[in-house]
Amino acid sequence: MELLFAYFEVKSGTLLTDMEKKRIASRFLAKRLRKRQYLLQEGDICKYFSFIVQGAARTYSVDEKGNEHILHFGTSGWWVGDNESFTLHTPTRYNIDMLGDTELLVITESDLQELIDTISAVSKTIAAISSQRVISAEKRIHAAISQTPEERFAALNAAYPDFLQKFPLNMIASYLGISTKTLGRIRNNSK
Amino acid sequence: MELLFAYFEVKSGTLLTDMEKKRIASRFLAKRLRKRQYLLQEGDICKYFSFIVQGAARTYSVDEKGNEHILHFGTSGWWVGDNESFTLHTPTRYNIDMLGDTELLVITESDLQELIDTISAVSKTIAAISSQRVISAEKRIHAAISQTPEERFAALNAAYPDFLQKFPLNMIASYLGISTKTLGRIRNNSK
DNA sequence: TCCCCTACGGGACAAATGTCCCCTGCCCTT
DNA sequence: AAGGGCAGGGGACATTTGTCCCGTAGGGGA
Repeated sequence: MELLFAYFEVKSGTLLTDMEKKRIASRFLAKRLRKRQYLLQEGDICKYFSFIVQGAARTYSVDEKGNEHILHFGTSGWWVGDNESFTLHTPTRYNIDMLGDTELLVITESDLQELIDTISAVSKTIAAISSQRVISAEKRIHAAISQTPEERFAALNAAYPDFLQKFPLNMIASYLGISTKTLGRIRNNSK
Repeated sequence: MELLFAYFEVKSGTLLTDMEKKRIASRFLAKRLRKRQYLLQEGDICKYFSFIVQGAARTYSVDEKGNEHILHFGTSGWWVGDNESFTLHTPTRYNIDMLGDTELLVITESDLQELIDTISAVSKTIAAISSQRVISAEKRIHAAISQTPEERFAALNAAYPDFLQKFPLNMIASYLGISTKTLGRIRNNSK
């Protein structure tokens, strides 16, 4: 829980009072999931957004051929959940599962909304995250339409060098939207 | 200006008072640009976000080889601008130019922030847009990493059937991240 | 301890996509 | 009215990417 407090304080640029911390703590629920357990499955409504305290998760879809496509990775200090399902209450197309034993802090939409409405550090944080999300999503769209797989891989390494250590190559390939074969060729060329 | 008022009212689900309309009107600046004129050029800081009253625009980058990559189209009732440059005050990588004679309503970040802080319809609208933006950006990322060009084209047609009439095929191809050749082949197959 | 599953890489081939020509017709400008 | 530029499409070919085999090594679970 301390990590979450620190997160709100850093992102908002303000300090939380003890009272606010108590209120935040009362709205989040600690959850532990083991490797390969699911936080969300295709068809579910995403009722919770989750802050990763420790561990790692992936958000992915499965197509008709059974291929998995990873939309997001999440590690300590990141949020996971399907925005669309969470805000519109529609069934999700995605699955979220854990890549290792993971500790989460989960919250419902109404509880989150209440914290946003009453704690300025929370509302500032959410606004900041939301803006960041748009910016990074647009960067990724731009990368997808304008860069070669090789350039996208290089950019990923530059932005998140730890991903290569943390996640297996087949997942990296899936995240980049390429086959493991192409990723393998890229890695051969660059060494 | 009426279109903008209606836009805020619909998106926020609330009505604007005459006073609020006046305040909004005083912060936006009407701007007319003719076909091929630029609203933003690579290297500029994006000082204004613009609401398109009438006309059409595109946001695109130019790579080392001189190829253009269209990140966004905008038509009547849409916003154009580079989020990253606008919020972080960094030089933009994008160009925005008009695809026909266009009427815009432009606003600076500080003026927009003031309207957000003082008019609840505006703040609700911006929050709603922001959420929508994230959702649609994630859909587009998902499409890019999980679908074939053919599927992406079909999805684009389903979502924005008017794009095909409104924009030339080379721009559609650029938006989809494929060559005009591939787009041509797709269109031949589907008829 | 053993076994199985998974990650990872290689080779051969197929399929998809891009590039570079060409040509045509149309619109806009002069 | 004429000319220039651009959208669009076709053919031939190169390149990239994916698919389907295969094998190996290592780690986790029974």
